[in-house]
Amino acid sequence: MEKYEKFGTKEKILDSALESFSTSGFDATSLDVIAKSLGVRKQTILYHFGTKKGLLNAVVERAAENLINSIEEVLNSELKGWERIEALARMIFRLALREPLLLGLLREVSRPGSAGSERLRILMTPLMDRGTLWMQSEMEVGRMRRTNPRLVILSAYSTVVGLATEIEVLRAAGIEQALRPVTIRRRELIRFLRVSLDPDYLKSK
Amino acid sequence: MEKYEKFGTKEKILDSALESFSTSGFDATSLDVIAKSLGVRKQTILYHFGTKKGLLNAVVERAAENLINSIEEVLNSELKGWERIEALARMIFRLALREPLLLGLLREVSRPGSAGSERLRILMTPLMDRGTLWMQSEMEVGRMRRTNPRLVILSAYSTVVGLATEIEVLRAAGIEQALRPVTIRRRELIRFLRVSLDPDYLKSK
DNA sequence: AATATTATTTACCAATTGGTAAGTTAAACT
DNA sequence: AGTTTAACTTACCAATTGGTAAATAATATT
Repeated sequence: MEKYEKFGTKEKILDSALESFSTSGFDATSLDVIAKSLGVRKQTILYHFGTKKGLLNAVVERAAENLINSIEEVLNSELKGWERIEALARMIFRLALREPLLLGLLREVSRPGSAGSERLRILMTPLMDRGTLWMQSEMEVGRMRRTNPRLVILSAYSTVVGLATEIEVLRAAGIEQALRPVTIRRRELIRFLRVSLDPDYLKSK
Repeated sequence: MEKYEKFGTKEKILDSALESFSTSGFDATSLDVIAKSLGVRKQTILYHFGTKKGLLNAVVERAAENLINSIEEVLNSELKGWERIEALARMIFRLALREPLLLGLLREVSRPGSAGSERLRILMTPLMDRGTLWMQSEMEVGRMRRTNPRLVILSAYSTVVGLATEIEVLRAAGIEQALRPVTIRRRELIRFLRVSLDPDYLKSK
Protein backbone atom coordinates (compact mmCIF):
# COMPACT_ATOMS: atom_id res chain seq x y z
CA MET A 1 0.00 0.00 0.00
CA GLU A 2 2.04 2.89 1.28
CA LYS A 3 5.24 3.06 -0.63
CA TYR A 4 7.33 4.96 1.85
CA GLU A 5 6.54 6.48 5.14
CA LYS A 6 8.92 8.31 7.34
CA PHE A 7 8.48 6.40 10.54
CA GLY A 8 5.07 4.85 10.66
CA THR A 9 3.60 8.31 11.02
CA LYS A 10 0.16 7.08 10.15
CA GLU A 11 0.22 4.45 12.87
CA LYS A 12 1.53 6.92 15.40
CA ILE A 13 -1.29 9.29 14.57
CA LEU A 14 -3.82 6.49 14.97
CA ASP A 15 -2.36 5.56 18.34
CA SER A 16 -2.45 9.09 19.62
CA ALA A 17 -5.94 9.69 18.27
CA LEU A 18 -7.22 6.51 19.87
CA GLU A 19 -5.86 7.63 23.19
CA SER A 20 -7.41 11.07 22.92
CA PHE A 21 -10.78 9.99 21.54
CA SER A 22 -10.99 7.27 24.14
CA THR A 23 -10.18 9.36 27.18
CA SER A 24 -11.25 12.89 26.23
CA GLY A 25 -13.87 12.26 23.57
CA PHE A 26 -14.18 13.29 19.96
CA ASP A 27 -15.15 16.92 20.42
CA ALA A 28 -12.55 17.60 23.07
CA THR A 29 -9.84 16.23 20.82
CA SER A 30 -7.91 18.83 18.84
CA LEU A 31 -5.95 17.95 15.75
CA ASP A 32 -3.42 20.62 16.65
CA VAL A 33 -2.82 19.04 20.01
CA ILE A 34 -2.35 15.57 18.54
CA ALA A 35 -0.01 16.95 15.91
CA LYS A 36 2.03 18.88 18.44
CA SER A 37 2.36 15.86 20.70
CA LEU A 38 3.77 13.90 17.80
CA GLY A 39 6.09 16.63 16.53
CA VAL A 40 4.20 16.77 13.27
CA ARG A 41 2.17 19.44 11.48
CA LYS A 42 -1.58 19.22 11.60
CA GLN A 43 -1.70 19.04 7.82
CA THR A 44 0.07 15.71 7.97
CA ILE A 45 -2.92 14.32 9.81
CA LEU A 46 -5.32 15.81 7.31
CA TYR A 47 -3.21 14.47 4.47
CA HIS A 48 -3.54 10.93 5.77
CA PHE A 49 -7.15 11.02 6.90
CA GLY A 50 -8.79 13.87 5.03
CA THR A 51 -10.92 15.17 7.85
CA LYS A 52 -11.19 14.84 11.59
CA LYS A 53 -14.13 12.52 11.18
CA GLY A 54 -12.04 10.53 8.72
CA LEU A 55 -9.46 10.10 11.45
CA LEU A 56 -12.12 8.94 13.87
CA ASN A 57 -13.45 6.47 11.35
CA ALA A 58 -9.97 5.10 10.80
CA VAL A 59 -9.47 4.72 14.54
CA VAL A 60 -12.83 2.99 14.88
CA GLU A 61 -12.04 0.71 11.98
CA ARG A 62 -8.73 -0.38 13.42
CA ALA A 63 -10.34 -1.01 16.79
CA ALA A 64 -13.15 -2.98 15.20
CA GLU A 65 -10.63 -5.07 13.30
CA ASN A 66 -8.93 -5.83 16.57
CA LEU A 67 -12.23 -6.88 18.07
CA ILE A 68 -13.40 -8.87 15.09
CA ASN A 69 -10.13 -10.79 14.92
CA SER A 70 -10.55 -11.87 18.52
CA ILE A 71 -14.12 -12.91 17.90
CA GLU A 72 -13.04 -14.80 14.79
CA GLU A 73 -10.64 -16.84 16.87
CA VAL A 74 -13.41 -18.11 19.08
CA LEU A 75 -15.72 -18.72 16.16
CA ASN A 76 -13.09 -20.88 14.53
CA SER A 77 -12.94 -23.13 17.56
CA GLU A 78 -15.08 -26.23 17.69
CA LEU A 79 -17.09 -25.10 20.68
CA LYS A 80 -20.81 -25.56 20.26
CA GLY A 81 -23.92 -24.07 21.72
CA TRP A 82 -23.61 -22.60 25.15
CA GLU A 83 -19.89 -23.28 25.47
CA ARG A 84 -19.16 -21.06 22.52
CA ILE A 85 -21.18 -18.22 24.04
CA GLU A 86 -19.32 -18.46 27.29
CA ALA A 87 -15.98 -18.50 25.52
CA LEU A 88 -16.98 -15.36 23.65
CA ALA A 89 -17.97 -13.58 26.83
CA ARG A 90 -14.72 -14.48 28.53
CA MET A 91 -12.70 -13.39 25.52
CA ILE A 92 -14.44 -10.00 25.36
CA PHE A 93 -13.73 -9.36 29.02
CA ARG A 94 -10.12 -10.37 28.58
CA LEU A 95 -9.76 -8.04 25.63
CA ALA A 96 -11.46 -5.18 27.46
CA LEU A 97 -9.08 -5.46 30.38
CA ARG A 98 -6.02 -5.83 28.19
CA GLU A 99 -6.93 -2.84 26.00
CA PRO A 100 -8.84 -0.29 28.04
CA LEU A 101 -8.46 2.32 25.31
CA LEU A 102 -10.47 0.14 23.00
CA LEU A 103 -13.17 -0.03 25.61
CA GLY A 104 -13.14 3.72 26.08
CA LEU A 105 -13.45 4.29 22.36
CA LEU A 106 -16.36 1.92 22.19
CA ARG A 107 -18.15 3.84 24.88
CA GLU A 108 -17.41 7.17 23.24
CA VAL A 109 -18.71 5.96 19.92
CA SER A 110 -21.70 4.06 21.24
CA ARG A 111 -23.72 7.13 21.96
CA PRO A 112 -26.25 7.33 19.16
CA GLY A 113 -25.74 10.48 17.18
CA SER A 114 -22.08 10.65 18.05
CA ALA A 115 -19.60 11.24 15.27
CA GLY A 116 -18.46 7.63 15.05
CA SER A 117 -21.67 5.79 15.78
CA GLU A 118 -22.59 5.41 12.13
CA ARG A 119 -19.30 3.82 11.21
CA LEU A 120 -19.45 1.56 14.23
CA ARG A 121 -22.88 0.41 13.18
CA ILE A 122 -21.69 -0.32 9.66
CA LEU A 123 -18.80 -2.37 11.01
CA MET A 124 -20.88 -4.20 13.56
CA THR A 125 -23.85 -5.02 11.38
CA PRO A 126 -22.31 -8.05 9.64
CA LEU A 127 -21.14 -9.36 12.98
CA MET A 128 -24.58 -8.85 14.42
CA ASP A 129 -26.26 -10.54 11.47
CA ARG A 130 -23.91 -13.46 11.65
CA GLY A 131 -24.45 -13.85 15.36
CA THR A 132 -28.20 -13.61 14.95
CA LEU A 133 -28.25 -16.22 12.22
CA TRP A 134 -26.03 -18.59 14.16
CA MET A 135 -28.13 -18.25 17.26
CA GLN A 136 -31.30 -18.84 15.30
CA SER A 137 -29.91 -22.01 13.77
CA GLU A 138 -28.82 -23.18 17.20
CA MET A 139 -32.35 -22.54 18.41
CA GLU A 140 -33.72 -24.59 15.55
CA VAL A 141 -31.80 -27.67 16.58
CA GLY A 142 -32.59 -27.12 20.23
CA ARG A 143 -29.08 -26.32 21.38
CA MET A 144 -30.24 -22.88 22.48
CA ARG A 145 -33.35 -21.52 24.15
CA ARG A 146 -35.66 -19.46 21.99
CA THR A 147 -35.26 -15.74 22.56
CA ASN A 148 -34.69 -12.53 20.66
CA PRO A 149 -31.05 -12.83 19.58
CA ARG A 150 -30.56 -9.13 18.86
CA LEU A 151 -31.84 -8.17 22.27
CA VAL A 152 -29.48 -10.58 23.95
CA ILE A 153 -26.49 -9.46 21.92
CA LEU A 154 -27.16 -5.78 22.51
CA SER A 155 -27.64 -6.26 26.22
CA ALA A 156 -24.37 -8.12 26.40
CA TYR A 157 -22.75 -5.37 24.38
CA SER A 158 -23.93 -2.62 26.69
CA THR A 159 -22.77 -4.60 29.68
CA VAL A 160 -19.27 -4.54 28.28
CA VAL A 161 -19.46 -0.86 27.39
CA GLY A 162 -20.77 -0.12 30.86
CA LEU A 163 -17.65 -1.77 32.16
CA ALA A 164 -15.68 1.19 30.82
CA THR A 165 -17.62 3.57 33.01
CA GLU A 166 -17.33 1.32 36.02
CA ILE A 167 -13.58 0.94 35.77
CA GLU A 168 -13.10 4.68 35.39
CA VAL A 169 -15.46 5.60 38.18
CA LEU A 170 -13.78 3.18 40.54
CA ARG A 171 -10.37 4.45 39.57
CA ALA A 172 -11.46 8.05 40.05
CA ALA A 173 -12.72 7.10 43.50
CA GLY A 174 -9.26 5.85 44.36
CA ILE A 175 -10.13 2.17 44.13
CA GLU A 176 -7.29 1.07 41.91
CA GLN A 177 -7.41 -2.06 39.84
CA ALA A 178 -10.42 -3.39 41.58
CA LEU A 179 -10.74 -6.75 39.94
CA ARG A 180 -13.68 -7.88 41.98
CA PRO A 181 -16.32 -5.65 40.39
CA VAL A 182 -15.08 -6.69 36.97
CA THR A 183 -15.28 -10.31 37.92
CA ILE A 184 -18.75 -9.75 39.24
CA ARG A 185 -19.81 -8.12 35.98
CA ARG A 186 -18.43 -11.02 34.02
CA ARG A 187 -20.21 -13.52 36.19
CA GLU A 188 -23.44 -11.53 35.86
CA LEU A 189 -23.14 -11.36 32.12
CA ILE A 190 -22.47 -15.06 31.82
CA ARG A 191 -25.37 -15.85 34.09
CA PHE A 192 -27.62 -13.56 32.09
CA LEU A 193 -26.55 -15.26 28.88
CA ARG A 194 -26.98 -18.63 30.43
CA VAL A 195 -30.48 -17.96 31.66
CA SER A 196 -31.39 -16.54 28.28
CA LEU A 197 -29.74 -19.15 26.11
CA ASP A 198 -28.64 -22.34 27.83
CA PRO A 199 -31.43 -24.92 27.50
CA ASP A 200 -29.82 -27.16 30.11
CA TYR A 201 -29.35 -24.47 32.75
CA LEU A 202 -32.78 -24.47 34.31
CA LYS A 203 -32.95 -28.25 34.30
CA SER A 204 -29.63 -28.67 36.05
CA LYS A 205 -30.68 -26.19 38.72
CA MET B 1 -34.06 35.48 45.48
CA GLU B 2 -34.62 36.80 42.00
CA LYS B 3 -36.61 39.97 42.18
CA TYR B 4 -38.02 40.01 38.69
CA GLU B 5 -37.47 37.73 35.80
CA LYS B 6 -39.09 38.09 32.45
CA PHE B 7 -40.43 34.61 32.00
CA GLY B 8 -38.45 32.13 33.99
CA THR B 9 -35.56 32.64 31.62
CA LYS B 10 -33.11 31.05 33.98
CA GLU B 11 -35.14 27.88 34.27
CA LYS B 12 -35.65 27.72 30.54
CA ILE B 13 -31.92 27.99 30.00
CA LEU B 14 -31.30 25.22 32.52
CA ASP B 15 -33.85 22.99 30.80
CA SER B 16 -32.35 23.52 27.38
CA ALA B 17 -28.81 23.07 28.66
CA LEU B 18 -29.71 19.84 30.42
CA GLU B 19 -31.15 18.51 27.21
CA SER B 20 -28.08 19.45 25.18
CA PHE B 21 -25.47 18.36 27.72
CA SER B 22 -27.29 15.11 28.24
CA THR B 23 -27.72 14.14 24.60
CA SER B 24 -24.83 15.87 22.82
CA GLY B 25 -22.31 16.30 25.59
CA PHE B 26 -20.61 19.32 27.08
CA ASP B 27 -18.13 20.09 24.33
CA ALA B 28 -20.64 19.67 21.54
CA THR B 29 -22.97 22.10 23.24
CA SER B 30 -22.79 25.68 21.99
CA LEU B 31 -24.06 28.59 24.02
CA ASP B 32 -25.05 30.33 20.81
CA VAL B 33 -27.22 27.42 19.79
CA ILE B 34 -28.95 27.24 23.16
CA ALA B 35 -29.52 30.98 23.11
CA LYS B 36 -30.92 30.96 19.61
CA SER B 37 -33.26 28.07 20.39
CA LEU B 38 -34.65 30.09 23.28
CA GLY B 39 -34.89 33.39 21.41
CA VAL B 40 -32.43 34.96 23.80
CA ARG B 41 -28.97 36.47 23.44
CA LYS B 42 -25.98 34.43 24.45
CA GLN B 43 -25.01 37.10 26.95
CA THR B 44 -28.17 36.42 28.87
CA ILE B 45 -26.85 32.94 29.55
CA LEU B 46 -23.49 34.30 30.59
CA TYR B 47 -25.20 36.89 32.75
CA HIS B 48 -26.97 34.21 34.72
CA PHE B 49 -24.21 31.62 34.91
CA GLY B 50 -20.97 33.47 34.32
CA THR B 51 -19.27 30.85 32.19
CA LYS B 52 -20.18 27.76 30.24
CA LYS B 53 -18.79 25.62 33.00
CA GLY B 54 -20.88 27.63 35.42
CA LEU B 55 -23.94 26.66 33.43
CA LEU B 56 -22.92 23.02 33.51
CA ASN B 57 -22.38 23.17 37.24
CA ALA B 58 -25.82 24.70 37.69
CA VAL B 59 -27.36 21.97 35.58
CA VAL B 60 -25.52 19.30 37.54
CA GLU B 61 -26.55 20.87 40.81
CA ARG B 62 -30.19 20.96 39.88
CA ALA B 63 -30.05 17.35 38.74
CA ALA B 64 -28.27 16.31 41.92
CA GLU B 65 -30.91 18.07 43.99
CA ASN B 66 -33.53 16.12 42.14
CA LEU B 67 -31.70 12.89 42.87
CA ILE B 68 -30.93 13.70 46.47
CA ASN B 69 -34.55 14.60 47.19
CA SER B 70 -35.66 11.23 45.93
CA ILE B 71 -33.05 9.48 48.02
CA GLU B 72 -34.06 11.53 51.02
CA GLU B 73 -37.61 10.29 50.69
CA VAL B 74 -36.51 6.69 51.02
CA LEU B 75 -34.12 7.49 53.85
CA ASN B 76 -36.95 9.07 55.79
CA SER B 77 -38.98 5.90 55.63
CA GLU B 78 -38.76 3.39 58.44
CA LEU B 79 -37.33 0.64 56.29
CA LYS B 80 -34.35 -1.07 57.85
CA GLY B 81 -31.41 -3.08 56.63
CA TRP B 82 -31.84 -4.87 53.38
CA GLU B 83 -35.34 -3.56 52.73
CA ARG B 84 -34.09 0.00 52.66
CA ILE B 85 -31.42 -0.93 50.14
CA GLU B 86 -33.93 -2.56 47.86
CA ALA B 87 -36.26 0.43 48.11
CA LEU B 88 -33.37 2.68 47.12
CA ALA B 89 -32.52 0.56 44.11
CA ARG B 90 -36.11 0.51 42.91
CA MET B 91 -36.45 4.25 43.40
CA ILE B 92 -33.32 4.96 41.38
CA PHE B 93 -34.52 2.84 38.50
CA ARG B 94 -37.91 4.52 38.60
CA LEU B 95 -36.27 7.93 38.53
CA ALA B 96 -33.93 6.94 35.72
CA LEU B 97 -36.80 5.80 33.54
CA ARG B 98 -38.95 8.80 34.33
CA GLU B 99 -36.16 11.31 33.65
CA PRO B 100 -33.83 9.94 30.99
CA LEU B 101 -32.15 13.32 30.59
CA LEU B 102 -30.97 13.13 34.15
CA LEU B 103 -29.49 9.75 33.40
CA GLY B 104 -27.77 11.03 30.28
CA LEU B 105 -26.28 13.92 32.18
CA LEU B 106 -25.00 11.58 34.83
CA ARG B 107 -23.24 9.51 32.22
CA GLU B 108 -21.80 12.57 30.53
CA VAL B 109 -20.47 13.89 33.79
CA SER B 110 -19.26 10.59 35.19
CA ARG B 111 -16.25 10.40 32.95
CA PRO B 112 -13.29 11.32 35.15
CA GLY B 113 -11.69 14.47 33.86
CA SER B 114 -14.88 15.69 32.28
CA ALA B 115 -15.92 19.26 32.89
CA GLY B 116 -18.58 18.41 35.42
CA SER B 117 -17.02 15.46 37.20
CA GLU B 118 -15.51 17.58 39.91
CA ARG B 119 -18.79 19.23 40.84
CA LEU B 120 -20.54 15.89 40.73
CA ARG B 121 -17.99 14.47 43.11
CA ILE B 122 -18.44 17.40 45.49
CA LEU B 123 -22.19 16.93 45.46
CA MET B 124 -22.03 13.19 45.83
CA THR B 125 -19.40 13.00 48.54
CA PRO B 126 -21.72 13.76 51.48
CA LEU B 127 -24.21 11.25 50.13
CA MET B 128 -21.47 8.69 49.77
CA ASP B 129 -20.14 9.35 53.26
CA ARG B 130 -23.57 9.12 54.75
CA GLY B 131 -24.28 5.88 52.93
CA THR B 132 -20.96 4.44 53.97
CA LEU B 133 -21.49 5.33 57.60
CA TRP B 134 -25.00 3.94 57.64
CA MET B 135 -23.90 0.70 56.05
CA GLN B 136 -21.06 0.37 58.51
CA SER B 137 -23.37 0.84 61.47
CA GLU B 138 -25.76 -1.72 60.00
CA MET B 139 -22.82 -4.09 59.70
CA GLU B 140 -21.95 -3.50 63.32
CA VAL B 141 -25.34 -4.65 64.52
CA GLY B 142 -25.36 -7.57 62.10
CA ARG B 143 -28.18 -6.35 59.91
CA MET B 144 -25.82 -6.27 56.96
CA ARG B 145 -23.01 -8.45 55.70
CA ARG B 146 -19.50 -7.12 56.06
CA THR B 147 -18.13 -5.72 52.81
CA ASN B 148 -16.52 -2.61 51.38
CA PRO B 149 -19.41 -0.12 51.32
CA ARG B 150 -17.79 2.26 48.84
CA LEU B 151 -17.16 -0.51 46.37
CA VAL B 152 -20.75 -1.67 46.57
CA ILE B 153 -22.15 1.84 46.19
CA LEU B 154 -19.93 2.66 43.23
CA SER B 155 -20.74 -0.58 41.47
CA ALA B 156 -24.41 0.09 41.92
CA TYR B 157 -23.87 3.62 40.65
CA SER B 158 -22.13 2.49 37.50
CA THR B 159 -24.85 -0.06 36.86
CA VAL B 160 -27.36 2.75 36.77
CA VAL B 161 -25.16 4.94 34.60
CA GLY B 162 -24.61 2.01 32.26
CA LEU B 163 -28.35 1.85 31.92
CA ALA B 164 -28.19 5.12 29.98
CA THR B 165 -26.00 3.53 27.35
CA GLU B 166 -28.11 0.43 27.18
CA ILE B 167 -31.36 2.28 26.65
CA GLU B 168 -29.83 4.42 23.92
CA VAL B 169 -28.13 1.54 22.17
CA LEU B 170 -31.33 -0.47 22.13
CA ARG B 171 -33.29 2.50 20.87
CA ALA B 172 -30.72 3.15 18.15
CA ALA B 173 -31.04 -0.49 17.13
CA GLY B 174 -34.74 0.02 16.64
CA ILE B 175 -35.77 -1.81 19.79
CA GLU B 176 -38.08 0.81 21.21
CA GLN B 177 -39.01 0.95 24.85
CA ALA B 178 -37.61 -2.44 25.59
CA LEU B 179 -38.57 -2.80 29.18
CA ARG B 180 -37.22 -6.29 29.55
CA PRO B 181 -33.50 -5.43 29.54
CA VAL B 182 -34.13 -2.67 32.04
CA THR B 183 -36.02 -5.06 34.26
CA ILE B 184 -33.21 -7.53 33.94
CA ARG B 185 -30.68 -4.89 34.97
CA ARG B 186 -32.74 -3.98 37.96
CA ARG B 187 -33.07 -7.57 38.99
CA GLU B 188 -29.32 -8.06 38.53
CA LEU B 189 -28.52 -5.01 40.59
CA ILE B 190 -30.83 -6.05 43.38
CA ARG B 191 -29.39 -9.55 43.37
CA PHE B 192 -25.87 -8.15 43.43
CA LEU B 193 -26.75 -5.94 46.36
CA ARG B 194 -28.50 -8.79 48.08
CA VAL B 195 -25.58 -11.14 47.74
CA SER B 196 -23.24 -8.43 48.95
CA LEU B 197 -25.33 -7.12 51.80
CA ASP B 198 -28.24 -9.25 52.88
CA PRO B 199 -27.13 -11.51 55.74
CA ASP B 200 -30.25 -13.65 55.42
CA TYR B 201 -30.01 -14.24 51.72
CA LEU B 202 -27.57 -17.10 51.66
CA LYS B 203 -29.27 -18.80 54.59
CA SER B 204 -32.68 -18.69 52.97
CA LYS B 205 -31.34 -20.11 49.78
C1' DA C 1 19.88 11.57 -13.99
C1' DA C 2 15.28 12.87 -14.75
C1' DT C 3 10.70 12.27 -13.48
C1' DA C 4 6.68 10.95 -11.06
C1' DT C 5 4.65 10.09 -6.79
C1' DT C 6 4.17 10.18 -1.95
C1' DA C 7 4.90 12.55 2.38
C1' DT C 8 5.22 16.59 4.94
C1' DT C 9 5.37 21.56 5.66
C1' DT C 10 4.40 26.62 5.31
C1' DA C 11 1.10 29.98 4.81
C1' DC C 12 -3.62 31.28 5.28
C1' DC C 13 -8.48 31.43 6.27
C1' DA C 14 -13.40 31.37 7.40
C1' DA C 15 -16.24 30.01 10.99
C1' DT C 16 -17.25 29.21 15.57
C1' DT C 17 -16.50 29.65 20.29
C1' DG C 18 -16.57 31.43 25.01
C1' DG C 19 -16.07 35.67 26.94
C1' DT C 20 -15.64 41.18 28.08
C1' DA C 21 -17.42 45.86 28.21
C1' DA C 22 -20.71 48.96 27.86
C1' DG C 23 -25.21 50.27 26.96
C1' DT C 24 -30.47 49.75 27.42
C1' DT C 25 -34.83 48.41 29.35
C1' DA C 26 -37.75 47.42 33.05
C1' DA C 27 -39.11 46.69 37.54
C1' DA C 28 -38.63 47.89 42.73
C1' DC C 29 -37.62 50.82 46.28
C1' DT C 30 -37.57 55.41 48.44
C1' DA D 1 -40.83 61.12 40.49
C1' DG D 2 -36.32 59.81 40.86
C1' DT D 3 -32.97 56.42 41.91
C1' DT D 4 -31.26 51.94 42.28
C1' DT D 5 -30.82 47.40 40.80
C1' DA D 6 -31.75 43.38 38.17
C1' DA D 7 -32.44 41.49 33.43
C1' DC D 8 -31.20 41.60 29.02
C1' DT D 9 -28.99 43.33 24.55
C1' DT D 10 -25.63 45.32 21.26
C1' DA D 11 -21.06 45.50 19.90
C1' DC D 12 -16.88 43.54 19.83
C1' DC D 13 -12.80 40.34 20.36
C1' DA D 14 -9.08 37.00 20.98
C1' DA D 15 -8.34 32.30 20.58
C1' DT D 16 -9.09 28.00 18.65
C1' DT D 17 -10.75 25.03 15.28
C1' DG D 18 -11.01 22.22 11.12
C1' DG D 19 -9.78 22.85 6.64
C1' DT D 20 -7.70 24.61 1.68
C1' DA D 21 -3.90 25.66 -1.43
C1' DA D 22 0.45 25.70 -2.67
C1' DA D 23 5.29 24.87 -1.89
C1' DT D 24 8.97 21.65 -0.57
C1' DA D 25 11.24 17.39 0.69
C1' DA D 26 11.88 12.56 0.22
C1' DT D 27 11.63 8.33 -2.11
C1' DA D 28 10.55 5.28 -6.07
C1' DT D 29 10.41 4.48 -10.89
C1' DT D 30 12.21 4.94 -15.52
